[in-house]
Amino acid sequence: MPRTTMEDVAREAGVSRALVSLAYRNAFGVSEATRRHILEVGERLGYVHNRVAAQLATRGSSALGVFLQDLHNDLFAGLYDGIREVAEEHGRELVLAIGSRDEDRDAASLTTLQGTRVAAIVAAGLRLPDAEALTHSARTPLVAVARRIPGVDSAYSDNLVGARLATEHLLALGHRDVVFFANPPADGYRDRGRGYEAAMAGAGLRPRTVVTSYAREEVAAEAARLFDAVDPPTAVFAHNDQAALGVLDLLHARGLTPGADVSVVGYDNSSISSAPGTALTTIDLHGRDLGRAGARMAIARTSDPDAAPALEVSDPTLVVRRTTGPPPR
Amino acid sequence: MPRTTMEDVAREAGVSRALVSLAYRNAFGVSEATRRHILEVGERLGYVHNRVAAQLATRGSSALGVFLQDLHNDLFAGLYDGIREVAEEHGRELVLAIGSRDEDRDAASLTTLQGTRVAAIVAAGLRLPDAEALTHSARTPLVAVARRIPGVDSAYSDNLVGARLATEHLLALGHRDVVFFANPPADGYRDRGRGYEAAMAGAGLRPRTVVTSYAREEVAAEAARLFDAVDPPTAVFAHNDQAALGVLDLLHARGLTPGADVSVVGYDNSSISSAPGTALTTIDLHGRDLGRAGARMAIARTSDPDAAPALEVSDPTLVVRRTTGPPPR
DNA sequence: GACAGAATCTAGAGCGCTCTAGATACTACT
DNA sequence: AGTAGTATCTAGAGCGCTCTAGATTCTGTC
Repeated sequence: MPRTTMEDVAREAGVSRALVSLAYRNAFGVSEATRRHILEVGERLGYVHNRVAAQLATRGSSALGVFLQDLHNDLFAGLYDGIREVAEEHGRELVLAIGSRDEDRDAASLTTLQGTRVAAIVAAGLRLPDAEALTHSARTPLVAVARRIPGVDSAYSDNLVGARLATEHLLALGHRDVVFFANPPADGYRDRGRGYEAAMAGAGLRPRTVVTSYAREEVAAEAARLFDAVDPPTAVFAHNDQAALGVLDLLHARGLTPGADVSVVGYDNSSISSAPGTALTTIDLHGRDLGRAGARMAIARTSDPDAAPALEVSDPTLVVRRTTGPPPR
Repeated sequence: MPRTTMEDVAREAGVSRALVSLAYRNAFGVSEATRRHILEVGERLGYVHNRVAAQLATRGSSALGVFLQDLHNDLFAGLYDGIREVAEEHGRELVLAIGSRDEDRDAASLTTLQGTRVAAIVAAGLRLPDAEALTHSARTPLVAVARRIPGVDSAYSDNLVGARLATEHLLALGHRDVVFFANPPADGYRDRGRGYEAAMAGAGLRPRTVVTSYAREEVAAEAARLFDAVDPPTAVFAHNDQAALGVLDLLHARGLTPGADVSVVGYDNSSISSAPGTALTTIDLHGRDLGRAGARMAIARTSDPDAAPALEVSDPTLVVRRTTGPPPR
């Protein structure tokens, strides 16, 4: 079917195409009466303003691209909230790309966003190697959120501080044997392990690390191995909430009470950690604020492409719920 | 900065613009050697294929628009998984729009998607009135997912069946006084209440409905009022998991044990309902399958715009966890 | 070596808009 | 009435691509 174009509206309304264009962008220089008339004719003809053509004519848009790694993790929902708020305050549209299971496709997602000629990209949870991210940022300004990429604008929460906070909370409760459940090794997410090790070393204790997968079931299996061994720990610090849930699953299965028999701390303060009956002690990295910072940096970057890479670091906070308590005697 | 265009690549590679175009779309009719050469020159010049211009030239894309109501509700993450799977199988790209708090903006989101000239829109959790949705579907094919809109392609789960399943589960356990926590009245989401009422009537029992808000805290407050009254029920069926969590929050605060003192059933089987310690009995509407069905219908619609509106109804299933049990004596 | 047919490549129009530069209509003055 | 100044409107070029139709080169065959 032949789509209604601006030309059609112009002809029907008895004005020039340029004027219709102005009317639809409610720009100055169109009398109120004419604007109303034009919009009404447009409505009648079922005209929808074609942003593809508009973008081509303006050589790229002012929109921001947003990359979110995983919709199942509601940390990203929080980050998105922040990004959207700032975008709205500045009248910027958003174009989204979602990461897939396959991390290698993150690069393709970025290229797609660049292909839509967004002004800048805010990427939350990008799994690309630093160097590759840097290459991409040369084409379209890139802001890394919730991760630090050297040479690229980054808004992140200090994982060193968070991990320390979590570990020291457990130590203060009297735990001596705290095991860290680490994520699979990947760029940019090592600081949680380092913070844990620093805190343990500071207390003169020997760190113990278990490397786990991302899947909750597999984490539970790891935990089973750990708690069936001769020297089960009294506390576990997990690199994120999802992993902590895996540990809790195992404790439940074993009939152990979190916070009494074994203490568990997660990381992210995702909504699931506040579930009644779960009440996971965790680290909140204030996703919404992080998102806001990232969007602000992206917008700043569009007006000053050559400024030095900016950095915004924030401190996470400890959220104490019911999965932590003194060790049993 | 002047962007690198296809023209630039063509000149540098010593070929025509048209050939570069063919190479970038890896179409037939380009020799392997030339294609490689062109792509390599493009890479060197930092060229990114401009899909905006490409789309204009092809008069609209084959991409599917996707509307998701709320990123914080991981039901939508499941729907999206299904949509994406099918889109990938058919080589379709996706353009996303996310609903905002303000439901009135759903219409604007649809218009934006239409403006990008997607081939069709898959809308999950649209809050628009039926009539308005119908108007939109006249401009760009629309598929409603997880909701039924008369006259519009719809892929949905039968809420009547689900609500019946939930209620009958409670009745089978021996409950006589089951209260329904309804969502705020809105188009298209009434069947859960109807299913509940039907099941109660079938057992010769009087239905009791409490209308609640969407916020978990407010639901908890409603629940407080209910359980502080003279005749607290022995079971609650909530219109969705979020509301069920509100009820569980209140039970926790009152020191009541879900599944023993009071039974609770939710709806959606969102990930939070499986949290250890929460273990909410709920209704699973198989979001991924629903998403798949929606995407399939959208693609079918693009090849046959004038077929009668299609309908795909699936039956939800009951997931029994630990918040339901026989009533206390 | 000539020729048909396939493989590979190119010129140029056109997608639907925005933008620049300028035309025209309308005021309010002198 | 004449004119400057403002408000409103228009013509036409151009954004960077794809597509159609046709040109050119490369095969293999007799």
